[in-house]
Amino acid sequence: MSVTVDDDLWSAVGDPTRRRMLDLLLSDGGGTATTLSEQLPVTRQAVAKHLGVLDRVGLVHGTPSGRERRYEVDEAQLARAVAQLSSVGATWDARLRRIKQIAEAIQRGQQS
Amino acid sequence: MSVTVDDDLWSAVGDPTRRRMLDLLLSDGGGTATTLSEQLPVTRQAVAKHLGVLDRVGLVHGTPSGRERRYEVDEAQLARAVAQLSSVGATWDARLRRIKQIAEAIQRGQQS
DNA sequence: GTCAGACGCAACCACTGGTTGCATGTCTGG
DNA sequence: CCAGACATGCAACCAGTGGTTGCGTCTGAC
Repeated sequence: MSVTVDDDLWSAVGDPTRRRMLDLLLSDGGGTATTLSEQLPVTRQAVAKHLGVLDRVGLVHGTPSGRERRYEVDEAQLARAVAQLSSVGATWDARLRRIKQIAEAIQRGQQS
Repeated sequence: MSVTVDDDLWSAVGDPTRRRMLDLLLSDGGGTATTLSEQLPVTRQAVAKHLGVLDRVGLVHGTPSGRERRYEVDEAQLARAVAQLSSVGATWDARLRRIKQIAEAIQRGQQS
């Protein structure tokens, strides 16, 4: 019952900058390294690296178009990541509830 | 509507090893750096470092007891982290749904 | 008192997010 | 057609961090 997640996906979406990039790509309907870097506090090269890892795990897909390279979010893959995210949350939530119940049971046992 | 999360908390719970540690601490009802390292593929020192960061963000609390230092999970703080986790998931989930609706609207508009 | 167990500290290594600098490739206006 | 502007890609470099080993110290038990 361990919390096993696709660590590549998790770490990809675990970086704050990459989360903001996904956010921007979603609200703008795609973009390039340059357009993204203009809306972020990091350089174009940093953004390009992030786009590389996001592309490798399949969260975005980049297609060359003339002198620029346009990236768009792969919604299906992002949905998978979000699902895993909430599954981790659910697992811990359940365990927390279980622990709480055990704790209460022990208290009841002690005071009897 | 940006996805702002307590980055310290997020990054604390974002590390796979730390997630497994929290998991072990919960199921065992606490433990020391040594007992945890016996159940993990890393050294005691690595575990100690992780316990340090988890302690700093308040997810665990360590109390010296004789020659050992016992750590326990702060359930309230973990609950907060879990809540943030699922809030991020919910945010993206909502945005994905919105995007999907917009896409469908565009398709309907195009074919009319 | 001694010895084993648990800890903390420091040095070191590998990886990664970030930067700067530079070279390459593609439009576009004259 | 050519020059300049714009976007990219590549390489070197820096800082932070997860991980290791090694060592010193403190506590408990025989």
